[in-house]
Amino acid sequence: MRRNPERRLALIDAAIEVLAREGARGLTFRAVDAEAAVPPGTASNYFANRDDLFTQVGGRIYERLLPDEATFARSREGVQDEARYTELMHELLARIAAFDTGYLALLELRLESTRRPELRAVLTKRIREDIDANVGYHAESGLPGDPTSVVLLYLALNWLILERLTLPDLFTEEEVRELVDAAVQRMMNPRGTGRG
Amino acid sequence: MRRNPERRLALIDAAIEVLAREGARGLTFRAVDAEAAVPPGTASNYFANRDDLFTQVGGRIYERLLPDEATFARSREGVQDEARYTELMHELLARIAAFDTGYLALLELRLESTRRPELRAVLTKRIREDIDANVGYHAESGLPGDPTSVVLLYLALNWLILERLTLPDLFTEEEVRELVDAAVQRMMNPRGTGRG
DNA sequence: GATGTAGTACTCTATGTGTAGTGGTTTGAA
DNA sequence: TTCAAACCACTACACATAGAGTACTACATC
Repeated sequence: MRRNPERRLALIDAAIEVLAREGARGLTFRAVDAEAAVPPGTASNYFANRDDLFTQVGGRIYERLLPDEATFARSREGVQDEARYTELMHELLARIAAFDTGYLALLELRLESTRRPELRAVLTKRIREDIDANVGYHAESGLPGDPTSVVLLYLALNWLILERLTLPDLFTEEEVRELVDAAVQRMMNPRGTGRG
Repeated sequence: MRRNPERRLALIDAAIEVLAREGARGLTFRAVDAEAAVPPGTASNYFANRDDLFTQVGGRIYERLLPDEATFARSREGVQDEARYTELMHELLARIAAFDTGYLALLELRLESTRRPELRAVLTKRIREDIDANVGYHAESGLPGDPTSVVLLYLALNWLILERLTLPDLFTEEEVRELVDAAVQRMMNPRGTGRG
């Protein structure tokens, strides 16, 4: 097992591209070698087996998907109102569109996790943290809406992104924009927050 | 190319199981043969190539996923109010949980459709029809909420189902139930339906 | 020159495709 | 009732491909 960390990271990032392009079953050592433009056999030397490769990719993918510190800090600035929140959600969609292979790879990982308990544990932990963080930031921001609002928004936007990536002709760009606006507005402003 | 329709259907349904279990890249003629318990080579004789197989599965999957006529008729009965609507959504989730391989197969097909234009066209058409039908039924029912409500609910519930199938430990059963309740309530009752 | 990694080369194995060929069954007409 | 054509299930095989794993050489660094 070789230990060069740059090379390992390059292999993992190559694996993300392979995942998005070829699907989970297409994520082989040889495909990673080819994608990373390293000699055949290299990935074999860096990961104990395919399960290990999947798990390491699962640990990495979220780092690439989340905004970097600068972007994140910028999103905390300015007036914290609904219009600003809506704007941030549009930015979120744009950011993901710019790294669509990452999002597709995450979807492949999710499906693969039905077969790999270790991978499932990694993903569950990461996504749980992400949701909790979003709920926390929202609470701090003083915006209207409760934790349920944030989770519902998370659900709706995720599927909207999935639609756009897998079936781009289903909704027009205009419809997507309107759906994002409506999602923020309606999730954040429940008529009555208690049970009806 | 052989034409026995029962056998073809059995092969397609076997393909759905294979898709859910092995993923899109694992959907090979041989795997279908094995799943359908027919001799190797049979699927080769029923489908021109893998692309054809994917397309035919894409045409079939929605028939298996949608409720049958009886269930559908029953859902139209009774009081058409928000409580009833919420109940229907819980039933929807239960129905999908009982045929989770079908839903997983559809997800695999969606991801595969990024590589197969024909399949993408089939899925886009089917899903477009499904959304339009839901919007239509909702309009007829006289329930509060507009087409956007229905689409937002569709988005949120789909991702919730995906979470439950791929990462079952992310939300507890109780949380899922509350999210369904909240989703129906908040989507259907926007504070102000107009902009701003 | 000791250590660790890059890169090469090779074997072994598994898997899948496509198709030719065989035998059985059904159908319909004489 | 018989026979032949058509169709289909099933078997078998030839061919191709791809991937895993590993041993080995070459190189760089300290």
